[in-house]
Amino acid sequence: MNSASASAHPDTARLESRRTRILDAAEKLFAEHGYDGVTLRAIAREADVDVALANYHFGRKHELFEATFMRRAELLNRWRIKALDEAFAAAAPNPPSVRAIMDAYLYPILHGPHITEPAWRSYYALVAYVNNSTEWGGKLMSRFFNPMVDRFIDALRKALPDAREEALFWGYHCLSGALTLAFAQTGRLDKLSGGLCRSEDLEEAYRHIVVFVTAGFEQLGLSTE
Amino acid sequence: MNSASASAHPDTARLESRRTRILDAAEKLFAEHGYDGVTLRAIAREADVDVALANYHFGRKHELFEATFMRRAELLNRWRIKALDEAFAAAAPNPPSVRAIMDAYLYPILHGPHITEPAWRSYYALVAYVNNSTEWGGKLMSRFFNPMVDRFIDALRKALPDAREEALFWGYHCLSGALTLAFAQTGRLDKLSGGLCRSEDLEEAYRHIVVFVTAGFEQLGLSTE
DNA sequence: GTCTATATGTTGATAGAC
DNA sequence: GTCTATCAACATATAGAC
Repeated sequence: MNSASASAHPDTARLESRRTRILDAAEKLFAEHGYDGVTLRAIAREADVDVALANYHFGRKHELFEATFMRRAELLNRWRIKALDEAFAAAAPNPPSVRAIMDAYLYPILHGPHITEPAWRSYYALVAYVNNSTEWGGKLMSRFFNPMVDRFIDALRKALPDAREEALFWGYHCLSGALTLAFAQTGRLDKLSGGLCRSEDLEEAYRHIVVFVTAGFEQLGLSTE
Repeated sequence: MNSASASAHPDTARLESRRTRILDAAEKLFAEHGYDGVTLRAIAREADVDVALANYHFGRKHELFEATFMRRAELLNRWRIKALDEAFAAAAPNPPSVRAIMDAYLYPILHGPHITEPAWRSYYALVAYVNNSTEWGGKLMSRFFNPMVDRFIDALRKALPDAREEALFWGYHCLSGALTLAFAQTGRLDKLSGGLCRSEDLEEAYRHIVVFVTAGFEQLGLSTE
């Protein structure tokens, strides 16, 4: 037999295949056009399944949207928490440096084989859309990412003992804004720089953002008033 | 007479009033729900005018969207260019400091009586939506803001003579991301900080962002490789 | 699990009266 | 400039056959 996974559980395999194809299509289209810019028909067409299937597997449209957003969020959280744990282990008994914390936050997601995959690029653009959306930002970002971010804020609190509490949160705000704008890959930087910079180059984004935000946090951490 | 402007040109005044009300309504609704999340009917209802009027005054839906985006963009550009010119005058014959350039970019738009007006808050949320949108970001932001940004990049080039060109553009990317996420006012920071920070507090956003991005640019400006 | 068929409402755009 | 009336296309959601 050629396909072991398909032959072992043919029905389950076909189910997963369709479900996954709907998620993949939703991810791509929601990232490109936002929640209201995409119809269930367009998703079904892109996934090459029937229109009614999206409803069967995911329920209402907004539930499909949240399922799409959630799918890779959990993976991102695992990558980052693992990197943060490693940074703590490497620096013990001291807390990790601001740079090490920023690396743990940025490197796992802006580096590696996944960043060239169109599906991941779509997902990142989706996160950019959600983070800056008045409708979704406060709700979805908080629900799926805040527990992970709490861990990073706590690490920064240890690395910057003189920092005011507000400074840590506003620093995170700057970090989040810079990162998610990179996720959006709008091509604006290409135009602004006359082709010198490419906003799709996430590795290059990493190299500059990590320097920028490390310096930003360290400066915020100095001010005790 | 009570209203000189209305009585002088009653027809013109009424025209302007309707046109403006359509723009105001479009601004509010596009900011809240994005381009595809708003119908012309909803805009007409909000503006208390007939549905056909939006088409008469602005043509197609996307032209109304662009008109909404453009209206205040020109004002923002004027404020910032004026502040940048003043920074150059104050520092002459030296170039202004990075901090002075960041102040010229941020202070005029995050400070002043306009930031408490709901209309301006809507407009800022609209800019956040556009900047992070794959569909609109590269086009609209570039068209309306890049000429102004070119002036700021040039000022930074003088303030940071050792900086690599790419660093200046990626630094601007970080600045733009941090600022427009503040524009979005999603309330996420409120949740993350347990109520300590309020993402609608643009003055407070200014105080932290200006410190953060000044340090970021100065650090990026040091690296010659 | 999958698809056909359909209910029920909304969309952007405009032609033509005033 | 403004409004009434209308069009053809499309939306989400689901009931029920297979």
